[in-house]
Amino acid sequence: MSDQPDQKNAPPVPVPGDDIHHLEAQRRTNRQKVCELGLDPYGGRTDGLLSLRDAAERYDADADAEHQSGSKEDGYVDRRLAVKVAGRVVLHRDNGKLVWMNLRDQSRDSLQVAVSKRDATEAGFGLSKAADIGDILVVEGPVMKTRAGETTVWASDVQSASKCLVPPPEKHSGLADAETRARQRYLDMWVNPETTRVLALRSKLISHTRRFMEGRAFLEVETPVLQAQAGGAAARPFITHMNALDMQLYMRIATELHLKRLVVGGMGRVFEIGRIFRNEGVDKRHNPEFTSMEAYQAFGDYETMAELTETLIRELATLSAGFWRDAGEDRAEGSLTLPFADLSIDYARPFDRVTYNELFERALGFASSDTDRVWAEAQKRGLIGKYARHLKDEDREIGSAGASDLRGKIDDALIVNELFEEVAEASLDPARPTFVFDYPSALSPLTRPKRDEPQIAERWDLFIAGMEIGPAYTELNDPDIQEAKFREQLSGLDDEESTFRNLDEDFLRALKVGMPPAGGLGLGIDRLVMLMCDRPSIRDVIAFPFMRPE
RNA sequence: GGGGGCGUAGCUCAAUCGGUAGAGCACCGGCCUUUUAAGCCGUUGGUUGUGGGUUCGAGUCCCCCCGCCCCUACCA
Repeated sequence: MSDQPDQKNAPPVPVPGDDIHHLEAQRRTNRQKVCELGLDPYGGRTDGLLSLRDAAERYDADADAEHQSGSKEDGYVDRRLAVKVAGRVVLHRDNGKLVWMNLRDQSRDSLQVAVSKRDATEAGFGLSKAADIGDILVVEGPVMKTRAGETTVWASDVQSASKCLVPPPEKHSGLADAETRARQRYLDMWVNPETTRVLALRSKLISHTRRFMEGRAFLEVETPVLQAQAGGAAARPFITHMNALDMQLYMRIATELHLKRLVVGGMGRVFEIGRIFRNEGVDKRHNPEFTSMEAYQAFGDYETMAELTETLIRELATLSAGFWRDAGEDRAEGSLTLPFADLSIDYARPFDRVTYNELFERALGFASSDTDRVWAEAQKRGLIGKYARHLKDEDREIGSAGASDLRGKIDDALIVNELFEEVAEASLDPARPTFVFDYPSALSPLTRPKRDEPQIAERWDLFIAGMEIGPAYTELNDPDIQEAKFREQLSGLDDEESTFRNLDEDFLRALKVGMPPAGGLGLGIDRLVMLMCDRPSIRDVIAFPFMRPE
């Protein structure tokens, strides 16, 4: 819809119609006033702009003092530095022949500008009188300080760069409604500068991660999002359709199997930062599409990936502490302790390390190998029945029987893991980043077992603030073992799962070509950003999180 | 999937036992050349998320639906 007549220089006219809110109609009238001043409300290319932050730093106290001393004789030259800035109007105070405004841009929440009838152009002054909160203005003039000591651009000219037709949120309490903030992120960003900062830091964290990986000789690659079968993780995929071939396709649920193919092909170190899609529940820690980094390093193992991960996260924490300090919020307490919710998380100290079985025994008071006590404890906590709900249909009847009947039907390791997730994970200190090493092989069928302890898989999970940040593995590279474990896993699927989970024959063919031993890593980037920004909801660190249609 | 809460002016929020829908900010008009959420004076602004029901009377009580939040479950 355009309300702009074809004739050049013709001012835009208010769109007629009764459905326009009176506040918007008023702003359309104010836009008309801008046109009548001979100005284009929507501006154009503007060279020589300084950020508000840079402009404020151009303040010259001596020149300002000289100017304000009043002794302006014939040869007086204003030595104050003139700047040109642009920003969105966040406050507007009309004092009659002097208009005060505060502008906001990405570099600075607010910089004051003053437009006086005496010193500004006639059009610029008129524009300032007609300006609405939310308009984007270009202001040119010297940097000075007011009597109250506030750095101010004293305008010689003002231009309009864009007109805001939408009534703004309340200027003090702002925009609080979480739904509106997520749906109209552009509005949230204007009103709540913190939102823009979070998205800016997210960008810097991803960029730094990329440089970090490249510094370690990893190549960034891109693998398919649209796949005939979605493999590499146990998650429900989104289904889509390809018209040209009239076939069903899936959105990827992991990048793993393709990255490993590249390792087979000879790329020894690869990583991909990209979007993963999982057709599962949505809550404050899960968005249907999220960003992961997966990395594979030939001739490494899970220890290699632990060192890499810990170093990377420490660097990201350093970057974040510096970012918040620059933004005027010195969040880091001590050397590298960042807040998250009510926690203080110390990234400077070496991360804690504990093995799965150690943590189990510490939290439960008995060894995971003590199957009698494992079953008794699980039954006491009601975890058997909970587990039985996952059973295949033919086993479900057994599930309604007592726990004693189930023993022997369910792998002990699965019951151990129910206790582990319920009790042991919860016992971790959320303020201490912790690697949990050495999961039972029965839980990680696609991971390489320890040479001397085949019941233990070379896998760790990193937990910070109670969140799983990512797993890493020593990858299985024996194609026959891999195939056997794939088949074993597939045989345990229920009807629904088996509709979208198939044996990836091509991946097995790739392994037969020969993959070097390798360490593999998966990191949840969104959750890392949550930690670095102290945002407890994943929706706050994704610019456009999933929302039901309005 | 289950339980709980919320939805009122552009925004932030009130509205007693079911009894005339209000305030602040924003907006509009007037005054004002060093203001700081500027100030002073005067206005304007509502399909109380949608649809139905009970009642003399519903923002308030009941039911359906929509959306959001929290807890829980599921899921890596």
